[in-house]
Amino acid sequence: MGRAPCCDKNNVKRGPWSPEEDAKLKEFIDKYGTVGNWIVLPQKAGLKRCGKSCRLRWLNYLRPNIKHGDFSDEEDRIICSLYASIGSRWSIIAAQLPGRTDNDIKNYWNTKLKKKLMGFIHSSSNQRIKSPNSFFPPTTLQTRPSSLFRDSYLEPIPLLQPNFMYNNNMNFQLGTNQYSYFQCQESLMNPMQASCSSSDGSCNQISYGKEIKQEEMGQISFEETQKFTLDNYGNNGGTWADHDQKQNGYFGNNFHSSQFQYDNIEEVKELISSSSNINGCNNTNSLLFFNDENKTNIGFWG
DNA sequence: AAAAACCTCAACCGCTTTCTC
DNA sequence: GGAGAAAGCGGTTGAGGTTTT
Repeated sequence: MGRAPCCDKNNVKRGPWSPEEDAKLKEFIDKYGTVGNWIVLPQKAGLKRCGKSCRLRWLNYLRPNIKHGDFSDEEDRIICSLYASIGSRWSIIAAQLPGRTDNDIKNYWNTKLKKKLMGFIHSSSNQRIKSPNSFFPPTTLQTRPSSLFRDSYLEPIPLLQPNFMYNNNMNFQLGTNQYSYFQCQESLMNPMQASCSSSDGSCNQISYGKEIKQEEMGQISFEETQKFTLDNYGNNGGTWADHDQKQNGYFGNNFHSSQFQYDNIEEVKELISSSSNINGCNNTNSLLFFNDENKTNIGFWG
C-alpha cells in the first residue's frame, strides 16, 4: 500500500507547459496569489495540472526576477563553497543566489560545475600550485560571465571561503550550547578510518569515530594537527544548526562538513581516490580548496 | 547526410518536514 | 500530542537539442 497520490494522474496534464498554460497560471497568481493552497489552485485557475506541477512551474520559471542563463564567477564560488560546506542542500544554496532556483543550481552543478572541478583536480596532479593566494576570491563582487569553463587549471577557480573555514583546529567550536556535540576521530592521523553511520550503507555523511561532548574536548590533544588538521562538525538535535545559522547566515538543519589539510597534492589525490569507498560507503565526491599557507584544504561530501 | 552519442534542463517522483486541526 | 494534509526538497528521468562519428 503506497502513499496516496497528490492528484488524480489520469485527469491531469503532464509534460512541458504550453505558453497558454503559463499565461493562465501567471495571470491567476498575479491576481489572487497562490491562495494558500497549491492543490486547489489549478482548479481555480482553470488548469488541468497537478498542484505540485503548478508550484514547480511558478517557482522555477514564472515567478518574477528569475534569472536564467550563465552563472557568474561569484555565483560559481558561492555554489562551490556552499556545496563543500553543506552538500546538496540546494534550497539553502539557492537562498544565497537571488534569482536562482534550487533546480537551476542543481542542474548547473550536476552538468557543468562538478565536471569542471573534477577535471581541475585531475589535471592538477602534475603541477604544484604556484600562488595559493590567487585562489581566493577577488575583492570585487562585480558580476561577470563565468570564466570557469574557459580557463585552464593554471588559473584555478577562486573559491569563496565560508566563515567556518577560517576556524581551523580547535577554533571550530563555534557552538556554546552545552548540548551541542561534535564528532571527533579517535585516530586523528588516519581520517580514512571514518565510518558510516547509516544502517543501509547509503550514508551521505562521514562520521569520524565516537561522539564527544563539547565540554570534554579540552582533554583531547590536537598538537599533531599542526600540519594536518581535521575540522569536522556535526549537529545533534538541531542545536548546531541553530548556532551555525546565526553564525554563518546560511546553514540550515543537519549542517555537516569535514575538511582536511594537506601540503602535498599527491596525498590529496590519494585521499580522493580512497574516499570513493570508505567502509562500504559511497563517498564519491570531493572538492579542493587552497589556503594561504600553501596547504591544500579538501572538503568532502557524500 | 544519417546515426549515434552526448548534453541540458524542465518536470516528475516520492520522501521528509511543516502546518493545521 | 497525534494524525492527516500540504509544502518543501533533492534525486532522477527523459525529451529535445547539439555534437561527434
